Amino acid sequence: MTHFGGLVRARREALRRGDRSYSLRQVAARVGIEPAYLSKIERGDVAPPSEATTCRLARELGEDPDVLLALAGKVSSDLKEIIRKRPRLFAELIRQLKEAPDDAILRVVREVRDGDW
Amino acid sequence: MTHFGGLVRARREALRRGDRSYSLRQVAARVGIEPAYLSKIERGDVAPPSEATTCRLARELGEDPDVLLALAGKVSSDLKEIIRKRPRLFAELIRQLKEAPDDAILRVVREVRDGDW
DNA sequence: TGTCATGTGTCATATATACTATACATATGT
DNA sequence: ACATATGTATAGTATATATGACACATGACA
Repeated sequence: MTHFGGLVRARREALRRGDRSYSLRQVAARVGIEPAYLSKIERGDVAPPSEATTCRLARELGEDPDVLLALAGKVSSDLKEIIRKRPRLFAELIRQLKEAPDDAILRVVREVRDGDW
Repeated sequence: MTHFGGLVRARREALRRGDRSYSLRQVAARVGIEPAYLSKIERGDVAPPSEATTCRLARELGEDPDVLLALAGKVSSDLKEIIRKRPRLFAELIRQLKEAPDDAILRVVREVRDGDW
């Protein structure tokens, strides 16, 4: 399992090959954090940043925020909000799907998307 | 919307009508926290307790932990864990179901339960 | 009427979270 | 060779989170 910082560094260096502006310092500046902090994040020297910072970072790097948040050990607060509003229902559904294979879940997603209620 | 402490107090006092051992002090002792702390929790004088404490409290009061956690503004960490393992899939599913009526979600739950994969 | 239990007010604190600021050594481009 | 940019080491800090300890007033009960 790749750690958070590893992915960030890999993505940043990949982008940098085509664009000089993806140096640690410049990315840090655009994301709104100190370079020293980003450096530590990329090397796993500190815990992954807050949800807000993680999302700005994902955006900057063209990564999926949910994936980056997951690597940070977090779940997007908008998802949490949805669950919190109907805890029993969502808790049961999610636990039900714990062992389900990807394609089974995808089937459900599509079904729900196309379903008319 | 009832607040966390309100529900806890209501539940505790309800139980207490049939069982003297549901005093604030005794419940606190069984749950493993200080009475003063439980008092403040019930009156909303402090933020709801940690996930672990909330779950022990739910257990003691015969409440659904997911519901109590939701009132505490949290989502059970085992649910988060499930989502974190397949963030894209679950994120899409949950957002898809945001506006779905309860019975539509229930239908999905049943379908998944009975589904064979 | 004294003892014990009840709920609560006040103060204190440990730990985690989420960073900033400064300074420095090395590398790069001109 | 020199100015500038790069990544990093070290130290510090603000805020939130999650409680504990102790004292006190009131009420029940025997």
